[in-house]
Amino acid sequence: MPRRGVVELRRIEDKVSRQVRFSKRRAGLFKKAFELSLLCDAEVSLLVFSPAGKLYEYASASIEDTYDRYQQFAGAETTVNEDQNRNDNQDEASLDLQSQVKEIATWSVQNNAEESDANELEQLENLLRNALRETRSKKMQMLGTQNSGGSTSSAQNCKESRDHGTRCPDLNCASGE
Amino acid sequence: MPRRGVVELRRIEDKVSRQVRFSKRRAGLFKKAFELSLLCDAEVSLLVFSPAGKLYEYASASIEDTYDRYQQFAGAETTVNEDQNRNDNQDEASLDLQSQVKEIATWSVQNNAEESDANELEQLENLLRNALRETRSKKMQMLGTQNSGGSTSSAQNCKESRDHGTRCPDLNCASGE
DNA sequence: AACCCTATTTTTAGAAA
DNA sequence: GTTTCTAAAAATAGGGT
Repeated sequence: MPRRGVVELRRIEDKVSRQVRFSKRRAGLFKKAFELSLLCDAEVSLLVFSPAGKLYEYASASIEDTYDRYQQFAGAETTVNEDQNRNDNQDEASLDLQSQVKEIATWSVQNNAEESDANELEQLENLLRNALRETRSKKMQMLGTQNSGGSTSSAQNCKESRDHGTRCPDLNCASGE
Repeated sequence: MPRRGVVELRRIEDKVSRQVRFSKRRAGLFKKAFELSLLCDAEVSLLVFSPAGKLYEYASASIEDTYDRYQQFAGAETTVNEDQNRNDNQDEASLDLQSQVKEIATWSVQNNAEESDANELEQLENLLRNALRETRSKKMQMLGTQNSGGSTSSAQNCKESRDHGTRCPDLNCASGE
C-alpha cells in the first residue's frame, strides 16, 4: 500500500526508508529514460549521484556525446558575458583543432590563469571547451564513429562507476509477454 | 486505455503517436527525475533531445557541475588506453591551472593536432578536460560558488534551450491535497 | 541491503478537443 | 505540438521473507 495520503513532496526524513525508496525510484527512473529513448527515438543522458556519492548513469548514445551536443545548444547559458561567449563560440567553431590549441597557447602567454578574473577565465573556458569538443569529434572519427558508451541502447545500459555503487537494477524493461 | 496488449519495446512507428507519446513520457520522466532528487536527496542531471533535435534539460544542481562530477568518477571510461588515462588524470590533477594550460601549449609545439592519431588525441583530450574542469572550478570560486543552473531544484527547473523547444510541461508535482 | 507481495497511487495510450 | 478524458497498465510504499 503506497503512502497513506499522497506523496509528500519533500525530503524523506527516515534514513532507511529514503535509501530503499532511492533504489526503487532510481530503477524506475532509469527504466523510463531507457523507454523514452527507445520508444520515441530520443537521445537521453541521465546522471544520478546518490546521497552517499555513488554514481549511476544511463545514456542512449554516450554521456560525453550528449553533453557535447548540449554544450552547442546551451553553451550560452554561462553566467558572465553571454553574448561574448556566443561570439567566441562562433569564431572558434570555424578554426581547425591545431589552430584552436594554438590559441590556448597564445592565451597562456598573454595571461596568467592563476591571476585571471572571472571574465578571463570564461574566455579560457570557451577556448578549452571548443578545443575539447573538436578533439573528441576528431578522435571519434578516427575510431570509426563508435563510442565507448552504449550506443545500442540496451536496457542494461545503466552502469555505476568503479566500486562506488551497488548494482544498477535490471530495469526489467521486457514487455510482459 | 493504454495499449491493447502491453508496451511493445521498440520504436513507435506511427509518427503522430510517437510525437504525442514523447511529450507525455518526457513530462513523466522529468517529473520522476525531480522527485528522485527531492525525495531522496540525490543529484540528478537529465538531458533529452527529441527526434526533431529539441533540447530538454533538468538538473537538481546544474548540468555542468554534475557533468564535472561525473568526469571525476568516470574519466577512465574512454576507449583507448584506459590505464594511461587514469594516470594522466592523476598527474594533471595536482598541477595548478596555469601549469596545465602551459602543458597544452607544450603539447601543441611538439604535436600537430591535425596529424595526430587517436592515442595522441586522447592525450590532448585529457589535458583539455582537466584544464577545463580546473577553469570552471576556479571561475565558480570567483563568482561565489553559485551557478547559472537551477540550484533550487524547483519542479519547473526543466527548461528548453532558446527557441528550439516548446514549453516544458508543468510537471505538476504538487501532491494531490 | 535485495527480493517478493499487493493494495493503492500514478502513469499513460488513445481519442478528441 | 499540447491538453483533457478515461480505463487499463505500471510503479511503488510498506511489510514480510
